[in-house]
Amino acid sequence: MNPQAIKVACSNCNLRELCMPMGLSEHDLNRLDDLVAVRRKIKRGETLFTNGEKFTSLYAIRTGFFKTCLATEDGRDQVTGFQMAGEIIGLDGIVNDQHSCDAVALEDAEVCVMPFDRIEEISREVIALQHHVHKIMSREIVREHGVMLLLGSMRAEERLAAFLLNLVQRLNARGFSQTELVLRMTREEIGSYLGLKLETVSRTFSKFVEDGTVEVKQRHVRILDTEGLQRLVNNTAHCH
Amino acid sequence: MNPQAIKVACSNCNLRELCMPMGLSEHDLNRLDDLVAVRRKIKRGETLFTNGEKFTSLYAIRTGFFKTCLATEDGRDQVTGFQMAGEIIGLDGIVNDQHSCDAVALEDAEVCVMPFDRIEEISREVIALQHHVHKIMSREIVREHGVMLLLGSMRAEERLAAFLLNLVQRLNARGFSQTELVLRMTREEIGSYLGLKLETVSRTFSKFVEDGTVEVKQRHVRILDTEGLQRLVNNTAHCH
DNA sequence: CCCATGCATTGACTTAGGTCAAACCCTTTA
DNA sequence: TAAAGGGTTTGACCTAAGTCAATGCATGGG
Repeated sequence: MNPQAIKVACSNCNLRELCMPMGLSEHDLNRLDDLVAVRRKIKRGETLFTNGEKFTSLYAIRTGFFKTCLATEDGRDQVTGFQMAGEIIGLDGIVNDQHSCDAVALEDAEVCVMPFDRIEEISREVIALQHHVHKIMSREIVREHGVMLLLGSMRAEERLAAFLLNLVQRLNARGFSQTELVLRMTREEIGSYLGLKLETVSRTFSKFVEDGTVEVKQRHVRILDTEGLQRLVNNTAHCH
Repeated sequence: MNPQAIKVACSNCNLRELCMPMGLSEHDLNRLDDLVAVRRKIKRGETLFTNGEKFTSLYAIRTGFFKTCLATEDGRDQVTGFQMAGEIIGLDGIVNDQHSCDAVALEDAEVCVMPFDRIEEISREVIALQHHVHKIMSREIVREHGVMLLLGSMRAEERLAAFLLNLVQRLNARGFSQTELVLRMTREEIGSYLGLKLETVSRTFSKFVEDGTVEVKQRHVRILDTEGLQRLVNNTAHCH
């Protein structure tokens, strides 16, 4: 609840190629600079939005790391995703004009606030933006299909392997190492995302360490055998 | 691969309130009639589109019942959803200009083919359509969140209860009974969707019958205790 | 009409992952 | 520096769901 009144521009943002459409004319680029109303800082542990809150904007993550999660009255709690710089959150809010999950910062973060009515307005004029919005939403749908596959048909090791590979792949696209990463979330949060208990996540990490597939020191993970993880996911030797 | 060259109009379609935006002016309604290029019939067991196929259109289901599923090389197969009249399929194809799952008709079906470039074109002019497309995509994202919750944190009985309640609720919105339904899919397909084996689905149905919660005769299901199913899902007495 | 075929049910047994509990480790605060 | 408090690991045990196999039940083609 603490928007900073810093006027900002996408046109010279170093994350542009991650969250904005590519190959725009000068004129269209200038139009896009009206997309972001303000930036907003969120401290670790605080929420960007919560279930039931009125939907007004989508958010482009500039820095930091979020989880989105669904909490039901009866105490179930499902992490539906982890989001990092350059990714867009808030899409869940469009359908009912209110958010249907919580977005929690797992480390201090900053987001660009993009009022959705402005997005709609500009995307009527800038076709590339219209395409882009559609693609972002479709991408999220396809991502969730993948999670359904994971939750519906993979075993614990396969799930964790897929999770790690997905994380490093996304980090790599942001210029980080292919093989080393620092987990921003707890074992319990990983477990919630993967449909496993935290003890199972921990044991599975230990198993990977025994197998020499990864090194784990608390939240620091180094992948020693990417191929091996990949084989696990692709499950060449499927125990059907 | 057999488009029928029947010119059709949304403006007088009896499913309009399910798949189209509401409260349009005469003029906008006429614009919408350009959305649907043709209709297409799909026989039971045939596919509307398949993984890898070029994406061109979204499809509004007029009659029939579909499943969408993800099949991987290594033989995993995950049903990602079941779709009925008035629902839109094909959203997965937008992001990469090709479909990333298969849509299979579970009974003879007919769909309205809506070329996506035309959808984008018209939604630049008709704001209500633009909203509507965004809401449909957001709704799909939220639905998938729900499936993630189900797959990630529910037990077999809870999953099947949630599944049945969701089906009757959607059928009810289409004028069918609140309590009686005919399943269009096999136990195996239900299991795939719910992350369970077909035997578990069968056993869970049997358990519901024993408890007097439902009557089951093959694919005919009558719900005797909606409240009871609801309690299962809401899990008031959670065995945490 | 009957047989083939695909789907569904049920039983007996196995197992992956959950549960509960203890111990450990790292960071923060007093 | 010590104590407290998250978060993590590990062990022992349990259970929900998976596996394998037999049987039953409808539907549709010859």
